[in-house]
Amino acid sequence: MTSPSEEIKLRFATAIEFALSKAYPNSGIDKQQILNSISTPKREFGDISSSIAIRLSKIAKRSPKEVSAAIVAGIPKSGIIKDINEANGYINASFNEVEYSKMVFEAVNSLKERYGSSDIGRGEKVIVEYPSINPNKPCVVSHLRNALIGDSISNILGFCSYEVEREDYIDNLGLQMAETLWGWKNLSDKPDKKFDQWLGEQYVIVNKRLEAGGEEIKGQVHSILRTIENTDTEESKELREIAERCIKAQRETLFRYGIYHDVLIWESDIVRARLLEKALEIGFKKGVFERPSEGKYAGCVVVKLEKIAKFAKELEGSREDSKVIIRSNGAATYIAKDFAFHLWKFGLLDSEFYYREFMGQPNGRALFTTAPDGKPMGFGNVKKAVNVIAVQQSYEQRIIKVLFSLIGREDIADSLVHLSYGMVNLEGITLSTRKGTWMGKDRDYTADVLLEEAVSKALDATERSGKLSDGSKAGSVSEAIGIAAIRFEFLRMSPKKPMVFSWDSALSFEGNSGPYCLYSHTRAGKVLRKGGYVGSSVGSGAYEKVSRGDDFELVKAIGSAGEAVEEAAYEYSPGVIADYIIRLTTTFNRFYESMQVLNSDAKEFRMGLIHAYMITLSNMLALLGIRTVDEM
RNA sequence: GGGCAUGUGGCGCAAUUUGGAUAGCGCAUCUGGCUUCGGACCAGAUGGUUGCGGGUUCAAAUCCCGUCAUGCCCGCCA
Repeated sequence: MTSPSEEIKLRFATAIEFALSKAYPNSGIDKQQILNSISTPKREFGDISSSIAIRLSKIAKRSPKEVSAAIVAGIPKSGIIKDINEANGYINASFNEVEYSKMVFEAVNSLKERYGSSDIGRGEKVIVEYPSINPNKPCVVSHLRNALIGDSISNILGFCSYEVEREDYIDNLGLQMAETLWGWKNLSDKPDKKFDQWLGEQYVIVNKRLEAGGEEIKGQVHSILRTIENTDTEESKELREIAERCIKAQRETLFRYGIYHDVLIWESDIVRARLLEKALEIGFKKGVFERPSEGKYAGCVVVKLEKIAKFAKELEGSREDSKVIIRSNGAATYIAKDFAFHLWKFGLLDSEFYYREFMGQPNGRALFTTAPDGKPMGFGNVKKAVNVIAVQQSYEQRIIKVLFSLIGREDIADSLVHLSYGMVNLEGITLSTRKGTWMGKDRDYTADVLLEEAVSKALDATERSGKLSDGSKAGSVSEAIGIAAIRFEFLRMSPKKPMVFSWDSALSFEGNSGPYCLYSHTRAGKVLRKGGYVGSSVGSGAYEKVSRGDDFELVKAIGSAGEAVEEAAYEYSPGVIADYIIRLTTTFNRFYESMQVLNSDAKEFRMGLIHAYMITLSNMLALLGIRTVDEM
């Protein structure tokens, strides 16, 4: 069903279309153009507005004022839209506040925790990949940005009727892991803290050794690299154990933030499942890949960039003329593996992974993992894939898309979304897990430390306010507030924006912040409790008590939740939800200040309004992964 | 050499996809507001040639051309 704001927008557009077709039969303006012309005007102009007459004025060779007046005159007076008038060429109208309030309340009360949801996904299966942290380090703030975006966009797509599969890609091969294994074998330190933290510190030590001219070490690392590429060696088994231990430590952190997955896919299992051979077969059959017998790329498998350039102008002007898929020594490049993996995601390979349960999750759902000794399950085979990957990898992600176009699957290329997010840096320096800049002077830039800081600040604030009826709840309440602060801060801005991490803004509890939203929710709840609010139905007479003040502004804000959700899904941007939440919350706070509820003859209506507000707010916060609290 | 992203009051962001009325919000600064449902709040004020220069248009932060700055990418690394 359509949301209240979309419903009324549609009715407004239909009314205009009707009047327009009579006054200007040959205008050539269609319904979509009318819908695009509709916006929410400043309060004094009404509740809804269209600028279509201004656009039409040129075609009609009349002034905008004349055109809009003619359209207004032709709109039949009826129902939920009233007071239609002309101003400066705009067509402005007001809602019948009683009727619209009824429409909004009924939508909220019938849908409850589904209020604001949408059916645009039509049950299609989508796989979302995030955050793919290498299994040799802790989750630092840049990984956290990835993880939160991925988690939130999964929530949003799920709320839009997509069937979402949350997948995490584990890169347990490659140079980084070889270096980690070298450290494990050669450094004398033993794990004495959270394992991912410890392993990350070891990795930094190894890199310092290498940088200090460790030619001998470099040789040893490369020989390790060769042995782990073969997935059946002792080394690769040992490394997998280390990696699993690290992943489990990382999960502790992610779970605390409320970030969950359905399946882990290990790079070593991609190799084992021989996806690559089948991907190459497809590539050669479609004439996409070539194997030059001479020249610079002799012995490699390549794709000519001139082919790619046909689909992606931005890849022109490269310094090379080919992209290597398989190296001359037979080893696959990252692009090869990723292409093969994506063929699997879209169900184009008949190869199957084997899975087993990896661990339980606090949300009650098991986390599965690919594993050599597992059994087949139904992961993958999706209609759409969203990859939350840093902007630095745009070039490679673009090539993967183009490879799909080259094998004649433009449809898949269109369904493969690189949700790129900007770098997270520290003031003045880049955040590097290799160089160890994530280890700060007085505190590390890890997700663990950040959460500790946020929770302890929340605990201070909670104790100062002294509002908790039961002091033993301080811990869980502070946890929720801390998570809200961090999640809101990381999600409120567009993913593309580069972000400079600062403790001050990450721990902001005022203004545009998570705690501000939670605070608003607790105040609302308190009013209902004091007022003895029980049911969710509002007597039809009570709607007559709605005024033209901040109460109706709140009704309108609640009514447009669904629009925000669809826009967020369409743009892959949780920030749209954060923006909406701020608008909703601010509107409520104004209502709360300006209108009494319990000592008012409009008590029934206003309590119903607050109830609808709380449902809407908590639904929207849930999309950002923020849960509400009763007191704080 | 080529490509991509970003550029909006002192600071952090929104609005750019689909051009519309006075460019919104927060922080900071200044002024008010709790004997009344929770002050992590609200009201008001100060602060903007939307990087710069052209163009299109009745109308440009938004579209087009040029240009500057910052960051990232263009590897038989991942």
